[in-house]
Amino acid sequence: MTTVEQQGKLTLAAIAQEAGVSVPTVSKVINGRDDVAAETRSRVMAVLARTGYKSPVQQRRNLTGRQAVEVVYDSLDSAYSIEVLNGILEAAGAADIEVVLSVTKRVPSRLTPEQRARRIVDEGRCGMIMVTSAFSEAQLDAFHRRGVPTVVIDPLNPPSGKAVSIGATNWAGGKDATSHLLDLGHRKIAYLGGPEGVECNQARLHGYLAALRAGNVAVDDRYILQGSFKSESGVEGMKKLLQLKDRPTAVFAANDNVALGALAEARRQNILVPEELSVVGFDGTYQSEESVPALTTVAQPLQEMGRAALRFILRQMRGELLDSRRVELATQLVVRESTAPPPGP
Amino acid sequence: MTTVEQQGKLTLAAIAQEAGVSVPTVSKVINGRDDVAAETRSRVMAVLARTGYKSPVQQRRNLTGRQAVEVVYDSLDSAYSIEVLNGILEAAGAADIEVVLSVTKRVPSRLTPEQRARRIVDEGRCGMIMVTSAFSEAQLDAFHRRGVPTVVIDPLNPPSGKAVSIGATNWAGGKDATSHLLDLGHRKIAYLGGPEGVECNQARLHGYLAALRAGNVAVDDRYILQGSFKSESGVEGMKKLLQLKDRPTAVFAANDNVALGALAEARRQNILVPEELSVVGFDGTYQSEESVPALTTVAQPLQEMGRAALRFILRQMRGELLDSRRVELATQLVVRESTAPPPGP
DNA sequence: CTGGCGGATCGAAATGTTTCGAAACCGAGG
DNA sequence: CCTCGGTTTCGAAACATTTCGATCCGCCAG
Repeated sequence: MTTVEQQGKLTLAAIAQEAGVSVPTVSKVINGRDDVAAETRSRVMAVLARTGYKSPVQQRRNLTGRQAVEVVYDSLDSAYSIEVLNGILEAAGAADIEVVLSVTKRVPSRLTPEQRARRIVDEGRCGMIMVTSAFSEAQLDAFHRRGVPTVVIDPLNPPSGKAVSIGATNWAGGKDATSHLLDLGHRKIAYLGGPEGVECNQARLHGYLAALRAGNVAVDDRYILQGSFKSESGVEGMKKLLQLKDRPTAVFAANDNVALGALAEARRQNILVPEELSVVGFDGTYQSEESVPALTTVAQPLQEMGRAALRFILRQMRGELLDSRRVELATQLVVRESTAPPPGP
Repeated sequence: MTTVEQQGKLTLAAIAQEAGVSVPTVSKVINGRDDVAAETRSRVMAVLARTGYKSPVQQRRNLTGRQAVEVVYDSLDSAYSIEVLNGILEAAGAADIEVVLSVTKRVPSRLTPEQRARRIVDEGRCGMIMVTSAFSEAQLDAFHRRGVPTVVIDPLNPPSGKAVSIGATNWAGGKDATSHLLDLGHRKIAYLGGPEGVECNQARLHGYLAALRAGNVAVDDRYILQGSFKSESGVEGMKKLLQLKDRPTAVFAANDNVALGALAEARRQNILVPEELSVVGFDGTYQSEESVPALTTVAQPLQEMGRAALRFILRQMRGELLDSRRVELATQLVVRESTAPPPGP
């Protein structure tokens, strides 16, 4: 009976004979044409499944892995974004997976989450990476339901169980940065925060608070400002801090952009960094290295986060179980020129 | 003689007969296989070009729904890159076209240009944008032959006739920057250049030279340095310039990164900008705005260049004729805080 | 009942693509 | 000069895909 298995060659013709149809019909079934009766289609599919036939295209797909991940950014406007993106691109290149990039802020998508998920599946994407985006439960649900592995990097809202979430040890990083300043002798340390609701910003703030508590330094609410992750926010924040009667001697900024803004404003007001004021940033982008003075900062393994995101997608594709739905990569304090002991009284 | 034109059908067989080869050979030429002799290949290509043969894949490409452009960067590591990318993304979003991004430097592609072109056609890409990349004639040839519209932005090597090339008025921009410094009274103006062989760098240099000539200022070879487009290059260049007995009073840097490097080094050596030294950059990235002092720079319409690239792809897809193979968008001198008249003697 | 219409289904034939082996060619020894 | 192994080039044949027309079937009007 099983004529197909007997002869070695596995061709459309063999399948066709087995299923009792013509070669073109088998081809149509494989290529998903709709001019095949349901009954015929299922008969052919049964034979295909039994024999394990792979069309040349499918065979090549396994070789070249012409798959793609969808990468969605909220906006693409900082060194942070690029570094993460470079990590993703590197890992994707190594795995021979294509990267389809889109940004939601500039071009608000007209699609509902469902439509979007639908489309992503249709286009044959094997996964989805969302970077610093706000996303709804509905969106994650849609991907989850359709079996599209999803990873979020530094999500704006708290991570949900539906997707794997990747971040850095923001709390520990905030604590390290603040401890560093305390160790130098600072007691009046300000926090120049990012957007209030954002998860990673809160973690950094709480790391800062924890360090102060551990160092027995009272928290001064006037020293804690919220803003955005942009450099203007650092400029604005710095202006406010410098108007205080009791100026802080050190500033821990929520990220490098804000820190650079703070640095710029200090400079404008002829305040010497680090002699009169210490500044610590967060992110460890290349900008922190190139500034004058070079910025002491809490480096996140940004590229590694991108690479990790892609690796998680691959693992989920292979059906491996994940150890955890939330991964935090270690930050590291990099001491450069922008921090020093506080000025004498 | 021209048997092909006589009969209406335009098939591989007809082409093959016309060119005096077999059908498979024609197929191989179209698909860029390498087992075809150069002489044979060109003969077949001549017939293909003359008859205007379009493979079924090419014919179908215009019809299929969701389209994508392939965007290739040499590397993605500067504000310049992001701004151009944002322009592309914006235009792509508006036209409902996907962006497939890849960088060549980090992950050297294992594919030959032909394979790459092949894949791009297979995946249904409707076009290709190369940004600040070095590319070979072979690559452009491969895309050209397969009818994939190709646009290069700020190519490293001189543009070829095979692709549309987009850039800025680098020469005019270099001239404007230098004239601005001359107008302020500077006579000792240095050029802190980028990589020597790169087209746009040369154009800026020649704009600089032209302005000096027009201002009757002798060119001093010690004031002209070459390097890279990175900020370290600005640091290094600045060190050299400041060691000269006869220091320049102004520096025109090949791009903002270099200018920021120069600014940083000046700062380290306690040289006041702009009081003692004027600095002009090129690009007009957001970094130039945020630096202290804010950088006078020649702004390129970076986002517009990205948008224009995508528009060109769309036009070529629609089969419209292009006015020109080379487009230069206007630059604009943005005067900020880093330039001032030279110090008195 | 008959004929005509239309959509669904399928395969013959046309067309394009890939594999594989034959022929031609090449260069280094003998 | 020939020989021998390797490479390049090409097309026959095998294979896959697409087009297009044939066939079948149900439906409806006459």
